[in-house]
Amino acid sequence: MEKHTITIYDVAREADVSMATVSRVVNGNPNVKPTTRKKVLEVIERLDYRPNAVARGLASKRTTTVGVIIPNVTNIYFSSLARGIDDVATMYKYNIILENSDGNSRKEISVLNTLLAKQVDGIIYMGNSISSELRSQFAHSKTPIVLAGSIDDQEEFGSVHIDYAAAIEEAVADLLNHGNQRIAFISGPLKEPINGKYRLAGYKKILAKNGIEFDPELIFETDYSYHAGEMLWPAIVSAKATAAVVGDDELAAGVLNGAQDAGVKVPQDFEIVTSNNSKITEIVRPKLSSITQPLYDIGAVSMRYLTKLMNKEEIAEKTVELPYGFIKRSSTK
Amino acid sequence: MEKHTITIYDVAREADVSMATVSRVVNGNPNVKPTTRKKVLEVIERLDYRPNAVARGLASKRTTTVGVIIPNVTNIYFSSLARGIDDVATMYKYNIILENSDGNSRKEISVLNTLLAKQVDGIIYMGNSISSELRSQFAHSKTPIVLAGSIDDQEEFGSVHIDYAAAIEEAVADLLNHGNQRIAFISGPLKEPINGKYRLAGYKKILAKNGIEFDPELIFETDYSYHAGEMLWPAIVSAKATAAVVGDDELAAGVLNGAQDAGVKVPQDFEIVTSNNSKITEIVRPKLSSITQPLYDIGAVSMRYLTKLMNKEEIAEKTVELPYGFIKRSSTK
DNA sequence: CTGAAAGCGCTAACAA
DNA sequence: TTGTTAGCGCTTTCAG
Repeated sequence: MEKHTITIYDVAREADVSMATVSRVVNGNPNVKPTTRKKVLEVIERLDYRPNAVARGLASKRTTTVGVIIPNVTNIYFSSLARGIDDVATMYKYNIILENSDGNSRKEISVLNTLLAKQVDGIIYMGNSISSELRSQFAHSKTPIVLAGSIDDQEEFGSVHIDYAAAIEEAVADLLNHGNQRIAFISGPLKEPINGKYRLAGYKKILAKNGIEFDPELIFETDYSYHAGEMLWPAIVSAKATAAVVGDDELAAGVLNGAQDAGVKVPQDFEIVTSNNSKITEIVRPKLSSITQPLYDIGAVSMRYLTKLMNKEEIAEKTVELPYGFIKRSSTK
Repeated sequence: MEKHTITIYDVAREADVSMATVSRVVNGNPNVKPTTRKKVLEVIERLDYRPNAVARGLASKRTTTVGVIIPNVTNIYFSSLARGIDDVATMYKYNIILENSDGNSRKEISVLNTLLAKQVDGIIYMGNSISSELRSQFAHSKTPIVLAGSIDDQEEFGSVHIDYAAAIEEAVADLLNHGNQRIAFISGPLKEPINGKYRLAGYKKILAKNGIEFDPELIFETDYSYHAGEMLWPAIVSAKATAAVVGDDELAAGVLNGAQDAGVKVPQDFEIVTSNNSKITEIVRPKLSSITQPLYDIGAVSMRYLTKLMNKEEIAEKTVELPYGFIKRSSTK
């Protein structure tokens, strides 16, 4: 005797009701007489019946799963967002399909297609630049999508993030107050709007406001790794910078250690402020002063936003901007 | 005119073949005449048809998705494993549903149930202790499961990890060689077999081998956070330890900084060796000497293992042990 | 409050 | 090599 999967049909038969009724109690539909409900529940318990989510998804056209496109789970900035996303997803009974893209637009597109094939109810995208092909694929699909901790310079999609330009302005202002005249701007690829457009704009603006001429020599474009930062020190020295704003914490840790390993005293001889206030800022010595962003909350709010989209609720603003802050630690005077 | 989702049926009609034939070409079944295949492919292209994975899953009883239970994506140890898992999953055309459990057994069970409801083809579990209820749920389900970077002292499930006991032995031996007589053993909860059983056994064994009496005062049981390590310093001092082996990198970074912030010189006055060789070991100063584990590979091999289980292939050994190593950096003499 | 019945979009025998 | 035909397990009108 082969033990087969027990289905809604088995429950219906045993409880002597129709499949429809079983479906109703499973879905918490109030239109069921309490006694009937009780009877059905008992049978469900006795048979250890578990609804098949796949069948449910096919019949209802809702899978209660959302796709998450992340550059790299291993990066603390993104994994912090992801945790916020997952927690509120769980809260709203959604599950997350996680896909690493390495920020590579070809992968992003392929990943998007498998997500769509799996009929996800919504998508959360993390990444720093949306290629035009990806943009058009997003636009074509009926699936709602929101950007988490990422920014779309064309403001085509819902998105939650902080005001990157203003945050950098504030950080640089602090450095300026300490008398620094040559402040390095160190970030990931400038072709990513978050760096090349918003952060850089903030940097230029505060410089201008203080009557300091912008010097392209002080702009350092690299990748997001610790190692890249570590290697950068000689170049920073040649540029005669006395301080730096850095767009990523791992990168900043690299710069910090590169400087210190070369014998310079931070913050006495060189000041550093970073952007994401992730754990790393407290693990290095001296601890890094940083712009603060509510990473977990950005993830959480993005997911909440997405649930509204999936429910076709009206959203007032396309972009939600969360507050940022600044925490002074020991890498600045 | 409402534009409806285009299905296999539409393709069949347009290409003037049966659904079965379309299904065959979509699935790469060789039993299709080349000309027919070409014709179908053209229609698929023209109609921009995309197979519905949910329907496919229901009909074939295979969802090509696997569930991943992870304590916390934000922890670099686990996210490194996760990255390995996801990469080989992608390679084998599987997708990953990620669920954070916080190592909490109630959450693990609830998460397992939703994974099973979603009909995942397999499960990868990360976590340091399998509660008996979870164990029985695993055992009851027909879904294959493998443990990644985690160990089951009852060896009931497939699992891939390193030899934790031997690795700790080697690390402690090094400390012993430097003349340390009182070496602290610092780890997460001892009720987790990885700590209380394997690592601790290695520690005791090498001590015994060197004729040093085991002193319970040198055992520090805490949680995995950086902060916990930082707070531990006073206690370590009272225990008169001159060195420590630590079971987690963040924890070790905490111990390191706690010591240094108290003015002690590492490694001159105190030596530290840690266990996971994650990025953090190179970010702190001095850099941490560490046991090395192929984290990414552990994840990758686990997933590969799972694919075999899902294909019902025979596996020679239930446990696959990957090689560990030891890298001397600057936190030891 | 409950049931009957028609699918959801696809796969998988089984025939032809 | 191709088509026919049952389902997969559930939701959802529509009646009653």
